[in-house]
Amino acid sequence: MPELPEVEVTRAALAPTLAGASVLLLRLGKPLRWPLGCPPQALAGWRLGAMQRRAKYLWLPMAPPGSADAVDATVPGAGPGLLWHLGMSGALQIAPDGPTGAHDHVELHTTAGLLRLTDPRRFGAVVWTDGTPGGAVDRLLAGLGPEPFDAALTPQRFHAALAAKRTPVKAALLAGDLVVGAGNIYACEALFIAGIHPATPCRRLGPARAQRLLAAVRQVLGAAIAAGGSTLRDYRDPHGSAGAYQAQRLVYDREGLPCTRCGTTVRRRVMAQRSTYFCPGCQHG
DNA sequence: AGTTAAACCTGGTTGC
DNA sequence: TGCAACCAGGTTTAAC
Repeated sequence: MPELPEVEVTRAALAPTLAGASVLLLRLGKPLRWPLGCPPQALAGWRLGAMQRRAKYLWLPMAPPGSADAVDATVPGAGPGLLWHLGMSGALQIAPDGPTGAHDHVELHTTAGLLRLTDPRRFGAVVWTDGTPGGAVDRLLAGLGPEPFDAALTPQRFHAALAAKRTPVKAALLAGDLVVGAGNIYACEALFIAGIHPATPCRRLGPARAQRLLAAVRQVLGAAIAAGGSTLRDYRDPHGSAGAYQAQRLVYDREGLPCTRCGTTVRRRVMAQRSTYFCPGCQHG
């Protein structure tokens, strides 16, 4: 479900609320994708810093009870904290006090309110680390590609990364090796905007098309963040609102409809195990 | 080494 | 109406 834009919208809404608060109680429901990694009661009294994002992960830096100093905004995984992932159907909300729902599998009671992770499919996770290198959090963060809005990711570097791969470009985008953040919706959209056929082998993309693809990824992710993300089904921002970007989709879920650019019928093909929507008329291999 | 399938889980929609 | 089959925003792990 949530791709980078939805995760970023969630982060932006939660960070100001949670920063400076303290943990009162952590309650777990049904098991999620990965175990928490510590006894939930061990987190009582820990203080929270400003939530950050890396790829589709959220990082909540924490500090032990005691000191009154502000919690350092550590690089994700570098100090103590909780790493969150929304999986396919997860949403985080600061909930008003109310009954725990059937799909509320993590409830972090804090001095700033109750943070709930609602995740029907339970592909999401919350993982604790004390900051010791080599743990579960480190392993999850290791090997992630560059952030899409990192200035260090130049068109030249992006092209060089493409040139080293022979997989279909759609699969490479989903894998996050070239750039993180684009999931199935935004990978389809970015390839459409760039006019590139999703089955094109990465190495076939020259400097000009590489530059166009990187710009398209940035454009679609940026526009989706500005629109509050996409809500196909489950996604809600921390205020409970749905995203609006799905109304701006150009190809995703438009199988059989005319291409918004050239009128050719949009097709759907399963690639990298995911439904891939593209226009055979104006996306070239 | 690099690419592809299977697995995790629930619920909504589609088709017979 | 009932039920089976298929589909869904992600990522790890095991298998060719």
